[in-house]
Order: sequence, then structure tokens, then C-alpha cells
Amino acid sequence: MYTLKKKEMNARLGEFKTPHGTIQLPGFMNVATCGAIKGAVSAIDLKDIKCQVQLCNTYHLHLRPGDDTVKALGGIRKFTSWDGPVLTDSGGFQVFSLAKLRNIKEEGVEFSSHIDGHKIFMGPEESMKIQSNLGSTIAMAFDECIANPAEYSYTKNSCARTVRWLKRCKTKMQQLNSRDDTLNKEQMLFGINQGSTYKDIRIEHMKEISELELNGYAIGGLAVGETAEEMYETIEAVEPYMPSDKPRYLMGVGTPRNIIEAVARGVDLMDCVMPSRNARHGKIFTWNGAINILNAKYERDETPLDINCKCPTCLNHSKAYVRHLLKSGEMLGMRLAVMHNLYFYNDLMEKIRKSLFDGNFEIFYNHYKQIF
RNA sequence: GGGAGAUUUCCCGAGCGGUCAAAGGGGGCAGACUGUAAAUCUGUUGCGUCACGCUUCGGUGGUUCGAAUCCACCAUCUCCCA
Repeated sequence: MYTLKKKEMNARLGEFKTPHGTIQLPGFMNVATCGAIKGAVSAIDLKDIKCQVQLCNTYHLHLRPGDDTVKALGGIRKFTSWDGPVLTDSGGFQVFSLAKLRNIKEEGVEFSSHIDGHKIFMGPEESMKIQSNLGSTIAMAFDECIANPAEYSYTKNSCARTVRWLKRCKTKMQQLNSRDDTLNKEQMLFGINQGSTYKDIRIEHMKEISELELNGYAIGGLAVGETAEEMYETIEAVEPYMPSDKPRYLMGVGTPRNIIEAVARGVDLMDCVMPSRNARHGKIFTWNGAINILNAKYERDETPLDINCKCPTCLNHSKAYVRHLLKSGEMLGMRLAVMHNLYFYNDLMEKIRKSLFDGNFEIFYNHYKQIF
């Protein structure tokens, strides 16, 4: 259940009660695609990096270890030893990212496994079944994330299909939630808005899916090649049509700047691989902008990654040490960098919430849009 | 003591007379990364007044219009025979 506590500009301070814990909004979801945040970060570390929600992936966990296995082991939360909320992405994004390995039809999508090439079929029913087996807190609707740029007519047809798929998702989930052997009978469902950068299609699509009374609504298909300005304009166009009593989730976004811009436009939830992936590649987020810790100038820098950061890495280690570990290919280097970046993102959300609570989000926004 | 082979740009390693400032790795330097086929990918890596010129392939001489590539000697290393 979503509660709006305060609003400034279009930004919403709120909270979202789930059976697995309350998520303070605006919030960031930490991406653990295969059941772990890449970079050797375990669920027992998540509290230290202020993580509220984990995001896992239907497609990946279905392939390995298999959603039936996860179910047999008590579900994704028990399996990973994380007792907080988990959102599972539907596999819809893989329709986009595995473009060369798939074939889209009305019933669903045929993939070739990226692991061994074997054929797998996933449609709305399959995705819901898998997510039910995983026992996540929130399941995402199975959608098609359209590549950018996209033809108008293709986009329109695809969105119409995504609505049909969404209805099938809802029906299937109701069925699954009422079964005795279902792990999480209160599993929630979020719908996903698509429409590329065509505002009329976006709005029409949003209107249609908002009628389905889902637990939350996501904006998908952004940050896939369009400019940041186009992304912001798309959010602005769609936002008035998103139910205000439900959480709004902008999928797969983004940079710290993208995040404050999205929050300022009424977005509550985000997720992105950027903090973890960039950390593995040496790009470190700080309150003074991003730095590349691999740069030679940090070879003897004894200061922490960010002088103002209270993460486990910054409290204990220097730039020089993290740089050395990363350069040497030591796993610890990735771990320390990933922990920092994720803490930074979660801390960013916390500071956004505080500024909203204190009534100075606009000052915060204007200040950090200069830096990020 | 005799015989065979090696020595290449930071490292490893191609090259066997011109198209070689010299393949390919590694390392270095820099960049990218947005619901993770991503511990990945891209660029760059002798010097300069940089669409041209200069100096490099153990050393010194030599052959040739032209040498990292051929010859002689020297140095160092490896292996085989005594």
C-alpha cells in the first residue's frame, strides 16, 4: 500500500508497505540479477549499504538454477538470505537485450538461452509462473522493451500487445496467488508503460493499463538510446496519467543526475546496473561528481573514495588501495568499489527523502544538478 | 676444447632484402557503460614543428639503390659433444 507523505515540485515523499517490509520512497532498487549483486556482495552486506529492495531477474533465475529449484529452497528471499522486499523483473527487458537470440509472437517470446543456446519460450503466463515460484514481493508484467529508435506503427502494435500481455499476466497471477502451494500468496504486480518516445502512444498506453488496478506502475523502455532530454519529456508527458496512489517505478535508470531529474518529475522507484557495473570498471560516484579510480593520479592518494561518504569502503580504505586492487584484478577491489557505489546511490535516495521531509528538495535539486 | 641455436620497440613474441616505427598478446595511459549475454568493450602506446621528417630491432664494420632481415668479427645467453 502506497502512502504519500509530502510533495515538492512534482517529487513525492512516500512509503510503500509490502508483506516483506516497507520501502521508503523515493527509493533505489539494488540489482542482483542472478540472485547476487555482482562484485561479491552478499545479502548480509545489504544493510551496510542501506539497501531497501533487491531486484532479481526471471529469465536468468529460470535458466539457472531454475525457478522450481528456488521454490524448493523456499523462494528467492530465503535462498539468498535476504528478508527484505524483492522485485523480480519479468524477462521483458531480455526481449530487448537479447534481440539477436529471440523471436516475438503474440503468445510470447522464443529465446535461445545465452548460456547454452537451447530454446526457451516465455510469455505472460510463463513469466508469472516463474516469478510466483521465485516468491518475490513484486512481480513485473511481461512486456516488450522496444529498441530506440522505433517506427511509430511498430510501437503502437507492440504497445497494444503489451496491454494484452498485461491482462494475461493479471489473470495468471490471480490464479497463482490463490493456489495453496504458492510461496507468496500476496505477490504484487506492476504494469509497465511503453511507447518509445511517442507521447500520444505513451499516454494512451498508460491510460489503458492504469484501469487494471495494479499494485504499481512502471515506465519502461527509456534510457535505451534516446537523449536524456527526451527521456525527461516522456516522463513529464506520462506522469499525469499515472495513478497517484500507487508507486511509480522508472525502470533501469540511471545516472545520479537522471535520478534527481526523475524524482523531480514524480518518480518513486528506480533501479540500475550502473552503480555496480561502473564500480567494477573503476568509475566511482562521489558527491563531487564521478571519478575514474583507475586513473594514474590516484596511485598514491590516501584519501577515501569520497571524503563525505560513510560506507564501509570509505570508512576503512584509501583510493590508492582500491585502485591497486582493481588494477590487480583482486575480487576485493570490485567488492569495495561496488559497495561504495551502491551505498552512494542508496544514500542519495536517503538524502533526497530528507530534503523532501525538510522541505528543501528544490534547493537540493538545483545544487546537485550542477554537480552530477 | 668442439658443435648447434638465440639476441626485436616497457615485457612476451611475429618478422627471413623494399609495401616495417615493425603483426599478435601482456602491461601502461585514457574513454565508454542506464529493468546486467558486460571482471566487458573502444581508442591509444618510439620522437618531433606530426597528411611530413627523424631515431630504433645486442655491438662494430661490411654487401646492396635499399638491411630487423645477408656477410664478418665481438659480446651475452641456451643446448649438445668432450
